[in-house]
Amino acid sequence: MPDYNSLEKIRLQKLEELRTEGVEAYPTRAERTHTSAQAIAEFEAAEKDASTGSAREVRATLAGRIRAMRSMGKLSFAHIEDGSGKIQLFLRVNEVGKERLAFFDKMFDIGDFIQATGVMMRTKTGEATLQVLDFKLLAKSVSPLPADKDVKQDDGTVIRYAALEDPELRARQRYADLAVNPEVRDTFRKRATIVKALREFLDSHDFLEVETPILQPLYGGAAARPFITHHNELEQDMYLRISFELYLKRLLVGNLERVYEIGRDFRNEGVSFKHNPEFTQLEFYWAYADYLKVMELTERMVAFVAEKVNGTTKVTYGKYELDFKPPWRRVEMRQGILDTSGIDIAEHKTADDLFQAIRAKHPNKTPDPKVTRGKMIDFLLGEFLEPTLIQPTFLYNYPRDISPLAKSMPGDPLTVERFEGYAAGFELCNAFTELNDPLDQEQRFLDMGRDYTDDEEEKNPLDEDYLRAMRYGMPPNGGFGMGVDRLVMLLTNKHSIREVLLFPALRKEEFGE
RNA sequence: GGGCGCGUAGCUCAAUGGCAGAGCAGUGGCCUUUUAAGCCAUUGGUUGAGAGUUCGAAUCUCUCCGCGCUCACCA
Repeated sequence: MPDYNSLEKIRLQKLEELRTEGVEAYPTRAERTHTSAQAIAEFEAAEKDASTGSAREVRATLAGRIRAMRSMGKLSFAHIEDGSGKIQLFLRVNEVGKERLAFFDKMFDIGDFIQATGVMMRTKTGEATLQVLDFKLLAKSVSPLPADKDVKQDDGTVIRYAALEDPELRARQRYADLAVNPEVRDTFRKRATIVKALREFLDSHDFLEVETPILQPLYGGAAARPFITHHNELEQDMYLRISFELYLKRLLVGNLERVYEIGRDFRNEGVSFKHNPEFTQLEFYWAYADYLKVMELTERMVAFVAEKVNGTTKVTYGKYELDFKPPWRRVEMRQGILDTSGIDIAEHKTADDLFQAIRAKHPNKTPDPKVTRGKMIDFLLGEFLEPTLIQPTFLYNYPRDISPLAKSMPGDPLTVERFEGYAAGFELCNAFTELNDPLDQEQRFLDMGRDYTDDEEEKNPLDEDYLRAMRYGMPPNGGFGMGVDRLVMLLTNKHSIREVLLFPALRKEEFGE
């Protein structure tokens, strides 16, 4: 039994009264004929016709949740909200009678779902309103929605309304957040539009959407700690995937030339404004393309999606005005790091060399001296270059030792053909000309294992089956991965990944007895 | 995991060692065009949980729980 608060107890009492009066509080069916938006549109069309002589009554049965009630003795106003928006209801004793009006005022609460049948009219203040002839309860709300208006007098002036704001409550009880904050519903509608637009774009470029295993016997394709689970019948541990990469590239071996997947990845890592343990990833692999072609496709794809969701490639993100219109700025990593940190990584070909250079130039900002050269470059990138990448930018040509699945630049064994897309200072996507040489790949896996022997958590298992697939022959190809949640953040001006996830990860809630 | 901060009524917030409060919501009443309705009256609290200090704790201390920001981690 939950502990009901005083407000809930009152509503439970109302439920009891309804039952004794024979009123069904949770009827099985509704008889809606119009959404609120349809009723208003039809009414406005009728008004236009009326001005040319032909008057016509707009009768509708609406259904929705009560969001506001104003009772004034012999008449009452209310606003209900449905999927299309809000609409005002107007009840008078003249139409519904004294008893029914009293019933409405007494038994109905904000949050209840109701149905109302009536005729559209315009009030004195000009609002299109349903004049109610009949109504019924569709679902009684026992718990008051956690929101209210807050009217504060500040030396005579009215300042503020408050909606549900507590970030914990909003995330934990997203249903309530959605119910009271229309702009939150809007964000998730936009998210759906974005995902649909990504599919539309890739489908129209002859990419085949596929689904690969989430439960995997080995994990790979990224450097992250996995979630481990266990299959009882097979008597073996399984991993939730940390990327789709190795499975999608197996499909290229199978002569599928263009494949993509949109789905969930799971990484057992820290949580931050841009990290959630499960997140939505888009990856595609494109035979006979290289990272330059992928770059072009990427900027076109993101611009397409931005147009679909916002009607423009421009977007406001916090204090920035971003424009995703192609072509995006391109910054070669060596040059970018040189420009922002004053260090030329090409002149320091070993980790030790590079460390000395960083320490000489920036004694207050030095990486861990034990890490690889690639990780030091990554450090320089994060420390100096990344914060400058505000407008959409492709940063390209990465150190080989942090890119075990990417192909080296011809003539430069330390660098691979890889790029990352940045906007607003954070990473949006990651792509490269994929390594398709099975012998090189095997060596890279072994190198990686050696580099990280003292860090077991980062040491990916060697995927023999992947190497076997590659030995059959994999066409040269370009691959791409993007955090869809981050794209949604950018296109909806949200500054935390939690705001674009319906149910972000939270610690388990303890319920009392 | 580290650092900083927060947790008071259904919601938004006051009260900083001395009677736990306000607005809105709720409840009762008045009100036939309101929309932040208005007017009168009124209910509502394990101050996140537990322990300690004190004559006295929402306030100070400790432990725990939850959340936020941040750092670390994160191809």
